[in-house]
Amino acid sequence: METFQALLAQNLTATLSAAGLPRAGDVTPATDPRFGDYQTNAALILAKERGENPRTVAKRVCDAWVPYDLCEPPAIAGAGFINFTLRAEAVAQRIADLSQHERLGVGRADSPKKIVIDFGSPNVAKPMHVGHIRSTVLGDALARIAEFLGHAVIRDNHIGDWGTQFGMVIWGWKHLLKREALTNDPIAELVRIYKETNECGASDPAVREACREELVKLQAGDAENSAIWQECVALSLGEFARAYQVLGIRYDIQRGESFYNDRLPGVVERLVRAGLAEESEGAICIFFREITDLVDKPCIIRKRDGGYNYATTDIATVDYRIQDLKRDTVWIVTGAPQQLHFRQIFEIARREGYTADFRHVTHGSILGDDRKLMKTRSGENVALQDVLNEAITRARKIIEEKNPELEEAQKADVARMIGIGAVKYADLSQYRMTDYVFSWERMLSLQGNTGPYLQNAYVRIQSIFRKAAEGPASAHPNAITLSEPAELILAKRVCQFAEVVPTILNDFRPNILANYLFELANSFHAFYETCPVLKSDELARSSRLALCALTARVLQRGLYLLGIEVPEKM
RNA sequence: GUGUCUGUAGCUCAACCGGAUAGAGCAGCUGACUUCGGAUCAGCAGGUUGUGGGUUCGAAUCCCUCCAGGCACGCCA
Repeated sequence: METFQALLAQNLTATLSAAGLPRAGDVTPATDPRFGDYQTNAALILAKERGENPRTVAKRVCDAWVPYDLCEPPAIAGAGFINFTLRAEAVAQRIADLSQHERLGVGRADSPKKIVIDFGSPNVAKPMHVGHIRSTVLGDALARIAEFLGHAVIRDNHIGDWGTQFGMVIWGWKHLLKREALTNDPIAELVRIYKETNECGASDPAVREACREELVKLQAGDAENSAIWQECVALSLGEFARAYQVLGIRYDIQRGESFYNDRLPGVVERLVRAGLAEESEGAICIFFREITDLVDKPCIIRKRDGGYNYATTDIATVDYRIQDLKRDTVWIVTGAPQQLHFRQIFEIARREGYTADFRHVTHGSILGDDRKLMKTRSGENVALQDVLNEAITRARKIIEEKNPELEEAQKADVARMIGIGAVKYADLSQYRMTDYVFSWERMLSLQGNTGPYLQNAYVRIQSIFRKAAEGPASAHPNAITLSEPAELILAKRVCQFAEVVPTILNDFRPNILANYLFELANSFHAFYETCPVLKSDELARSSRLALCALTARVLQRGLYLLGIEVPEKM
């Protein structure tokens, strides 16, 4: 099923050809309802190329326009824009078609990619905190959207399960660990022993030395230390899984940094042999001498002491993803601070001959009221678990207030959908690169561009169907009539879903979808005000029921693509 | 210092990789309820898009200067 936009673009191309003009411009949604539904700047571009008057060219195009039943005859406006207005009958027919269409008109990608998406990446022996929300929620949404568009997606959690901090964790484990505390709250206990070890080390060089020795033993494969490390990993994975359960996040694989350990020597050896890496000040480095702004920013792949670092691991990760996972596309979703690092990694991959499409999908930070990185009053990271719990608690309180008669059994579930949905929507509705200020009041507000507002639009539709004798499926989609302005606007909005979804991945911007869904919900509410459904005569009633059913499906599917659930009641 | 990202209404943010008179939401003001769930809708008001140049039919968007802020920049990840 082609979108209106695509059909108009095809007709435009045919028209230009008929008018003896080359292909130019494109068809985009109108910037303002006054200008109809779609517009093209083709005449402006052609006029510029040929040194002619834009409006004259526009007239030539409009005169050659092959009329068909999709839209009214095109109109010339402004400097030389050509505007298209859809005919209500065409929209009605499309609504009928979409009612039967499982994918709501969304096409599949022409050339499906094999993508690995790296997102989330929490660290072992540390609690997940607010900072993990963006990567996790954004990565998950991108995965859902890519899958829906027909790409083959592997979701990989690149867990930080290896590194120098384990020297301290192991020393602390051996000297400070309280088993009971570990059972009650594993991560809290791991954090405690890490911190206390750190303090011991600050005042006692012997402790620092002991920690180094523990690390060396771990790296050498010492049985006891490996067992401790493994237990730490297992405990952390359990905690992560609990958070992912609440968040509705799933991974296909979780390849921590340690997974690549035994590949690191080979990586360095290979790069040196290929002449890509060289020794410098005792370390093995890769230089970027021909890249102006990287000349003084080499990438170290083996430290002077012989140890490997995260760059080495990430190069090994590239190998694994391309060669073992057979991916042709790699998306890494992390914060902006790592841009330089991944620029280097991708450049190295290119030099090694990899042709895959590597993308570093960066994002901004979550700020507190003071516009600085969100922290607790004591200056610590805000635990993710606390945020999620509070979101659910606050949602619950609102439900008690607004809808106390909701069945007790449903309240917990609905509170989770609303609370978590609010947190996710607040994140995804904004451009990923900009920092944003975290605010419970705003995200959980029932008005405005929020998760709960969108969920409410869905709930209201479901409520209509509960009142109607017939279910959503029994609406008669063949008799769609769009006579009221509000229902025509809503119908056109519904049709745009298929145009919006594919554009999200152009620049990894789920906020485009979020904004669309907000407008859809808004259009629905306006329709709801002026267009009675159940009280209308039979013709309008069945038509409007079909439109409601379709709107609900788009809302549900759209929110699903953002990782947000919809309740039936709230 | 080098690089990078950001700067848009009082506040929080959009603007579909050059389009028409820069849009929403909060907050403020004015209206609409014995409702299909008002958890809503209709409207008013709010702007020199940080500054100054440039490119062209046309710039929040592209280029340059400067200002302010965040982040990164050889042995942490």
